[in-house]
Amino acid sequence: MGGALQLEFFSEGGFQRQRCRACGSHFWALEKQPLCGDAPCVEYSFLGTPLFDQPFGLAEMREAFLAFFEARGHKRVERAPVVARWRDDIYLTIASIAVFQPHVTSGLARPPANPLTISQPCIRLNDLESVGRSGRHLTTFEMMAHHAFNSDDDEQIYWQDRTVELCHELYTGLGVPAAALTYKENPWVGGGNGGEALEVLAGGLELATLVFMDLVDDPQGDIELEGDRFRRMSRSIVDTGYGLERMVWASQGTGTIYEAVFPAAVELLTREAGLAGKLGQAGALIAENARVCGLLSIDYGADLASLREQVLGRLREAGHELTLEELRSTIEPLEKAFAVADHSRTLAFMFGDGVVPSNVRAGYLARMVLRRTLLLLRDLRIPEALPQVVGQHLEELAPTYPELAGRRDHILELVALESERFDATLERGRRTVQRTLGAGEITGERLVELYDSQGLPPAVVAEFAAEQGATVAVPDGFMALVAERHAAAEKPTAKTAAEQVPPTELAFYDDMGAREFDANVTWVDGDTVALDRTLFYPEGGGQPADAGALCWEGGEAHVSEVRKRGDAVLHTLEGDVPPVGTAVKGTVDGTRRDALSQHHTATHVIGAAARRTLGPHVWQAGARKATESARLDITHHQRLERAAVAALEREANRIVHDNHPIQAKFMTREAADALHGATLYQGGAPNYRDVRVVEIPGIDAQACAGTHVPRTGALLAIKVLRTERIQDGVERIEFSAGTAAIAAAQAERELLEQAAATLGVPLEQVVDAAGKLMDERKELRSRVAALEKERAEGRAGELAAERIGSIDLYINDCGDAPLAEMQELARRLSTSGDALVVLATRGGGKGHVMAARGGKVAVDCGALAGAAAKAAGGGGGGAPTHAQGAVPANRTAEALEALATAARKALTG
RNA sequence: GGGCCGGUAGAUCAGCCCGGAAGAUCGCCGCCUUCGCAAGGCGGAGGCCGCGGGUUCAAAUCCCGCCCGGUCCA
Repeated sequence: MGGALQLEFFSEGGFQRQRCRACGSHFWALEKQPLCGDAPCVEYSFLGTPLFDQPFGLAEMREAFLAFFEARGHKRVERAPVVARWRDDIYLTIASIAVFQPHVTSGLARPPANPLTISQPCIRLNDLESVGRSGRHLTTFEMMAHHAFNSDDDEQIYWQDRTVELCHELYTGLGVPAAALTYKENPWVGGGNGGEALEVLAGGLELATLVFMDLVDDPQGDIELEGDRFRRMSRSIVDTGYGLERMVWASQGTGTIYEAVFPAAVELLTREAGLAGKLGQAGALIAENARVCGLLSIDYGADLASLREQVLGRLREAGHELTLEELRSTIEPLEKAFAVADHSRTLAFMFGDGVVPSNVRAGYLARMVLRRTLLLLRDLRIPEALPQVVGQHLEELAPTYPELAGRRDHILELVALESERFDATLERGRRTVQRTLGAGEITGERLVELYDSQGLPPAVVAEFAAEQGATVAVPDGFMALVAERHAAAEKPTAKTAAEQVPPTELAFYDDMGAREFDANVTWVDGDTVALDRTLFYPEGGGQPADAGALCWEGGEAHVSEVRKRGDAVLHTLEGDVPPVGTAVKGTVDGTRRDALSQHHTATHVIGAAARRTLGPHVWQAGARKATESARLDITHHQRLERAAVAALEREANRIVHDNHPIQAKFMTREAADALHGATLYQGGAPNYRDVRVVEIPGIDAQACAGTHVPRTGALLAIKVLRTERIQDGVERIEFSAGTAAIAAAQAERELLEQAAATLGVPLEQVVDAAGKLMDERKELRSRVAALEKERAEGRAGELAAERIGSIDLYINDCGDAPLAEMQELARRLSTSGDALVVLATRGGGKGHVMAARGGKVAVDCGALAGAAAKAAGGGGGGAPTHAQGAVPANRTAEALEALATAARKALTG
């Protein structure tokens, strides 16, 4: 970073710019001091001696913050969900500014208010390993913020001076001595943006970060920051982040953040796990551990042993005499309880905000957190405690976030369902481990495989192995071995530079009923033309393009493909191609368009019906429309049973029957958001200044670019064709609307009638008849088998053997007896140890030969049968004790003859 | 989205690598033993080997596609 951050606030307030002796960073403080005030240069001083003049709880602190900024001209803004559905680059909301990215920060949309203040629940899973151990890490935290969005050519709200002034006033107002605050210069880079930034430090803890985002990534830029080049934007954004939980912690000075932030959950867990006494006694250890962790930036997965040693050393200096084992046995259960307290709050937020557990995307993250939590609870020997802890969090969150408490049943249902699934996985794993041990030992490689393909962590495998009295060695760098299996090349995505084409007026939005229009050709390339205006809907939003015709003086063409490029619509033609400037008349294929519009509207109706019948956790996970049917993928945690489908179908058809109007209008993003909220963006957020909102009032509202029918009644009917589970937590619903729905119903009727006709029964009896048929088939099969056995038995009794030496040679042509019968015969005759049997039959249009022998006969039947079959124009082979071959039917006798001859020869020779 | 594992009797699984006559254990039914039960002994029923193609004289087994379940990674 170039020069110092020069602020009037600092110079006039008596702050001095200083350089930290330990880390070399520049910082501002009222008093001369050698160190910057950040870890690891200084260590926590607030444990036991709080920074603020009174202890705060979460709700109080949040309210104090928001009220402070409200009183200073900021508008309080509602939080966004913890799942960042409006972003395609992240799954979870990781910062307050993420709520306004990319549309507000890029300037495409205006912020809901300016300046604004918010307390945004955020989830970060990158430091999962540290949670519970470091004393300060959380997976869910609230980032409180005041944001101001300045624009060179628009509004100037406030910038650096006012930001720092507000921050300083906030903290000193809360009782932090002004001299205890330091502001450390630490330029910030991330997500394609950057800017100067200040870390706000007190007591060794980073309480807030003030980012002045006014730079954007540009390889040609004139500003260098952290090794990358940037240029100044026309917008400058005040992006602040105040850690609510950290402030609460600092105000209480407890040994860890967990005890300050969710004391009830910690209390519940330590009590249930029988650790309550331990927490009391271990206070000094816990605080010391947190202090050391504050100084260290370590990988809690890999460097745990060295961390423990350091804590032990510090404790001994402080006069605590204890062994490493004593430290571990005291501290580890508490760390696990803290982690559970944290993770269960994350689950409450995720499930409450509509995440459905899955093997993909955000759903996978939820499942991963839940499974870690269950494993921790197993270690604490309270495996059933999760619903209770989650319930406890929901109760505490209820006053601030009633929407979470309102979904309590749904959240606890997901917790129960996922716990059951994990139990089943563990049970499967236990058996697999048993089996694997039965076959040998469990190698490192096998351990990786068990984790990768069955989800069994090494510690669990070791536990199961111990139950069997076996030990398992977990190889070093286990996760690295897993990662190795997944190492694969990334597919590069090629971007082609778009050619400039004059924009096209999208006339289909003005009148969705219109099918004919006049236009002028503005651009031609080969068989592709652009028009100044068009009624042809280009492919997009899961809706296929229109088809139709263009005609003009002296030519006509069929429009086979329509797509959008930039602001232009390109029509691909079959037939003549008009030159630029030609006045053309376009006709859209009305039947096709009607069917597509029907299916698009029906998709909205099905989605609304699904949310109504299944719950608000239902989100669109994908959609595709066609002329005969459409499909909608929704997030849902269970397979859709027939009853659920029937209810959904009924609800959808009720919406059709009620003949609601469908309104489509363009509005600004902020207006649309204010009116309809986050559910608007079922198909992901569009990157446009204005969004087109398609609304069925009282039923559904979505940002959607597609074509629709004017009223739901125009759908005639909606019929669900099938449902399919395309991923864990994602159900695909296929359905037809309009005449296609009627055709689909008729096609199903046709199938049923054909089945009835084939079975020779009336429709109502099809099920019974088919069941009876299967039963009968089963019975007949066993009767045939019994009969064949019986006949083989009879034949075996009749057959005379030819005695050669000590061996009985049986030769028999079984005529056209079935293969199974011949097999049975061979089996019977060869049970006596000294028999050799050669047989033939012509069952099923083919000749078969067979050779079998008892245990005392030294003849290779496989070779015998193979040679004989081959000699008669077929082939065959088998085991030394029994073998068979096939030959043309008319050469069966010949084959048997050859087989008999060979058998005699083998016995005498 | 990508990878890996699995689908065989009511349940749990073996057999698949290397093609050649579908198995074990538990459960179920009957009989023996017992005052009765448990246990034990003897016998029995129970299988579209996930589905569809292919290769082969022959496929649970090899190849391809699909369906279903599990799981890891992004």
